[in-house]
Amino acid sequence: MELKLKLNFILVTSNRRGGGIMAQISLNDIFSKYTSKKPIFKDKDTLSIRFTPENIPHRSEQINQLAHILAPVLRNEKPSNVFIYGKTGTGKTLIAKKVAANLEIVAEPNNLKIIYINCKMRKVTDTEYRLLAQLIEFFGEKVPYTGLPTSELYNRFFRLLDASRQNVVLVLDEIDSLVDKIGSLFLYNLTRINQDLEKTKITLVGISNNISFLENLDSRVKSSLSEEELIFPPYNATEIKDILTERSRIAFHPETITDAAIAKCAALAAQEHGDARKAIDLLRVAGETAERIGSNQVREEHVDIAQNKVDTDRYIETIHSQPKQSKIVLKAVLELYKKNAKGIQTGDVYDLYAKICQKNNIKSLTQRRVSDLITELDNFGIISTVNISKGRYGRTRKINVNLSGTVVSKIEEMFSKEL
DNA sequence: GTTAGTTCAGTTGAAAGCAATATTATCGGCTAC
DNA sequence: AGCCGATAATATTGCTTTCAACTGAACTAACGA
Repeated sequence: MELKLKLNFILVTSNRRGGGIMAQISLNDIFSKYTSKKPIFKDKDTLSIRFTPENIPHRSEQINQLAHILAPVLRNEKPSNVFIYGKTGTGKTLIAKKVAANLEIVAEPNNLKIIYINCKMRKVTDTEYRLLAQLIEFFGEKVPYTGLPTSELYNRFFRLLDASRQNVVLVLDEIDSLVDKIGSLFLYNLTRINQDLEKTKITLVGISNNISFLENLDSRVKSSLSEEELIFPPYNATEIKDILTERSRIAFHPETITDAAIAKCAALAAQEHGDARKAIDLLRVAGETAERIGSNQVREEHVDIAQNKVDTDRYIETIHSQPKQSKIVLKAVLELYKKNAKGIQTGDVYDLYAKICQKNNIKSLTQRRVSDLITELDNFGIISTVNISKGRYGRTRKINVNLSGTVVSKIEEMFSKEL
């Protein structure tokens, strides 16, 4: 990315007079640095989220359980529906996919159909209609993007299901967001399909990282969805270390990464509810950092830098994707924070916010809305708030900023460009 | 010193308004009989 | 007649505003010993 940007810059400047020679030098510089150094990464793709490793350490129990639960499809019987729960980065998706893939290999052809849908994908599963359209497409039939009543889609879907005479395993990843968007009625209908269909059986595998999701579900859906439950506990530091060691063997050239660096990644990720995905991410960024600095080995200090960068990037990204109004609110908060670090109150924030809006000719929101925006910022972890009552002097929220100095200045930089 | 009542400065929940999108229904034109 | 795309009509969404009830400790005033 950085390289690309720099290249663009060079191309532009070298079109101008005089810029040519300098550009040539720096270009050569970059390339020679790239080729003369021994590379650190052997296969960087293995550190991406999409990569499915052969070997998944510390999850054999879950794999076995899931395999046992789903195995009856091979004998043409209907397995129980499964509900898989576990925090992010505990391998739920990975294992569901893996087991499904193996199942498909073993099963007689045309006897089993596994459908994997990630419900978080916007535009794909926003509404009941789209989801059904997706499902129907999996059976190879096209439906118009619009124009048909939803009930018609149900009919078509049923017909296709019945006609296919297959065992269908439907994996719904991030199922909680599905229910958020289109309600649990859909799931209810799905679980009831089996009673109406003769030749086809459908099995649901729901994956969620939100445990309270099951609790506030319609009880009928709840009981049928969670005939079997699978819990993925978070990894501890040692387990993450194993995972990273295993992965680094295929991702890095030998000797280019120190044990200490791996241990550090593992420790940092373990602190945050044992998120293996984060650990792997950290490893990748640490590798990139080392590469960029020109080191031929990934060391602890690179992990530190990476951790910092990952954190910063995450904040910057969330803030960047916020709507304008929310950014202005944050700007107001930060300005007050610079003046006096403690005791920022909503009232002050709102006043300053209104002022900023006026200055930039932006329509300001009501206090009510701003209050909600502050709550949102709180939820993102960008700021933290405490409700306090100041007796005779009313009630407010005390706001604290959770960002480090570097992040704050980066944000300010961003704001100065945008606002 | 205690107790009961006020008050302030927002918080919070529900409902309604509004504009932007997405969906559905309708219509006129075109083609093939 | 039947199909198609365009367009009007309608519904849904996401974001806000409006309204109004609620909050909880500092402050006050009255109470009682």
